[in-house]
Amino acid sequence: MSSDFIREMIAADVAVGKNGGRVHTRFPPEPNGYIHIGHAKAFLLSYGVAQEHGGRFNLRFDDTNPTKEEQEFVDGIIEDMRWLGVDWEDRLFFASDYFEQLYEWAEVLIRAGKAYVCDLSADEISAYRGTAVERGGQVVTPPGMDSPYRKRPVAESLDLFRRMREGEFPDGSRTLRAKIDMAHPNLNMRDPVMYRILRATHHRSGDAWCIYPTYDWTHGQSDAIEGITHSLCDLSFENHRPLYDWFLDNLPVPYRPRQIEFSRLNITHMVMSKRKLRRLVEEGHVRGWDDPRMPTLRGLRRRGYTPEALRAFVRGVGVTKSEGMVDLAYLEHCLRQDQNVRAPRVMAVLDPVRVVITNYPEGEVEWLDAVNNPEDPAAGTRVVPFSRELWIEREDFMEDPPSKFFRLAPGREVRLRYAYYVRCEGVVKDANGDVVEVHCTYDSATRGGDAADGRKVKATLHWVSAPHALDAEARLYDVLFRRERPEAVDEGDDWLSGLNPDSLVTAAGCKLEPSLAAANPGERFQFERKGYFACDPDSRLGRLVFNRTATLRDTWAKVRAGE
RNA sequence: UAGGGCGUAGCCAAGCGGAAAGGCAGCGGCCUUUGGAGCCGCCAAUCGGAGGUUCGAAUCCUCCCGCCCUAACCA
Repeated sequence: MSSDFIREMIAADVAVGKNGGRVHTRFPPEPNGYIHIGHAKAFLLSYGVAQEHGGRFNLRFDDTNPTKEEQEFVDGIIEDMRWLGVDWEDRLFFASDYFEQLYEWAEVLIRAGKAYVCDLSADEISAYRGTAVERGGQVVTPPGMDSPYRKRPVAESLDLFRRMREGEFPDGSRTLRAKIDMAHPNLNMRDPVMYRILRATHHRSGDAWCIYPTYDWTHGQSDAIEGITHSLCDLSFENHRPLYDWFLDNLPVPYRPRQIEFSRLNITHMVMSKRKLRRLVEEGHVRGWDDPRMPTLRGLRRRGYTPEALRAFVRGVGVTKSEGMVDLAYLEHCLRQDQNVRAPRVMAVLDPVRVVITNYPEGEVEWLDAVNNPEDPAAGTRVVPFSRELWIEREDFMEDPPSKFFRLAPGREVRLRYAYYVRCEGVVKDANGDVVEVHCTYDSATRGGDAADGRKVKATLHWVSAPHALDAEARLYDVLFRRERPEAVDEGDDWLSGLNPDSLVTAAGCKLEPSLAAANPGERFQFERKGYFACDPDSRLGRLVFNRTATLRDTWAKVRAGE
């Protein structure tokens, strides 16, 4: 059982009986987009930790900004989390459920002289806060200056705050601010804004409010209301922890959750910020949030990633505070590890070239046994038809092969998987000199793939009987960004300039063995020697579409690349 | 600049004063009816650097260096 610093801290809390030994965690997404694999790291950690202690896990939407949030994303996030096996039972919450309570607590702070209504504009607040400025080539951070409204009498602030709620003032004209310390070295403590006036329809509360609490004012109290014992979040909130604690210290809340921060997940060749993902979608660089090239959970799902593979990946990368960049190869490794033992094998020719077995009787068909998964005998066998005309992979034949190539070539003998040894006797070319047919003879004594005389053959090829083949489209994906770190671009360069123009290659004329006729969207297969594929929802009867989730490891490709 | 954080192999990551786990990638080899899978072997005289404490330091102390975050009425 692998541990990490967060699990150690929580175990230590439990050991000393903190919170009565209770462990209660949560995941607080903002419903302003679909969640990605980085979010999965976060909620799988929180959910996993709760489970390990027989504790509870809440899903709470932090929906405090009505201008960005939508019900569509609430539904999508729920669906994605369930798909990954997370269960919050009946504890689905919304920060907007706490708006009234939050409002009351704001009045508590005002009455205690710890919050005040401020009439400064956004720019003025920023200036008063003491934003860093360059002075004589040096960046200097001046202390903040008190807002002129900071000494506003309690009664006046209270009156103004109530009228803010009543809608007496225009958007952005006033804010409610916590009265903490304008000289505090932590900028978050320089009288942060708690409420802003904002006339926008909220996806849940509708038009009931025209003032909305900020995230900072909402977050810690929401955790406290729910009795969260351990609030796990990413490093960017470390600076906010003193503020959350200050609010909690000054409010009659039932709990003081312990916040622990960890580093976010980064994966090579991927962008992981919602803002950037949104741009990819909105500008049409991908086909949508569920495009199989996206790191979103729905994208990975459509691509063919399994919950098991994703969970193994997240477990495998660990939890620390160091900000690293995980190699995409590790994600693919986890998928292969998972699918190798589970995915049914099937023969599919992605780039077909016709083979004619010249000494095989015309019109004859043999149904040959093929194992469904050599890693899993329980998966059983199926039959595949063999006939005089077949499809093989174009790259499996070379007229003039290099020394390391041991597939089909003139005069060479190879095995057709589960079928026969065949020897290439010649080719037919078109006017351009391209090979359109490979002519072979077969050895009838090698039925099933073994030679009675014990002679060996170096290569085994996959194939599909031409008259029985199903037509299909395969979508072959590559990294969306060429660079390992898409965000690391030169000054003035747009990160989008690093998009890989070949991230999607559509192979239209693929040929599949007939057993695939009944494939349903979402079903996964290993196309032997080619990779793991998942049936896409775009599939139609007689026109299947498959997404390549990942290729198989390919040592021949490596040999070829090295030359 | 201020405040906060991070630095162990190409990447992720154990390590918690008794002397560098593991995984990915890579490289050799074995095996193979997927050039897949599996199996075996190799891959850190040294832990960002320099001092110090100690019989003993990746682990403790000091200073230095590098990188990241915050400086929204976003979350």
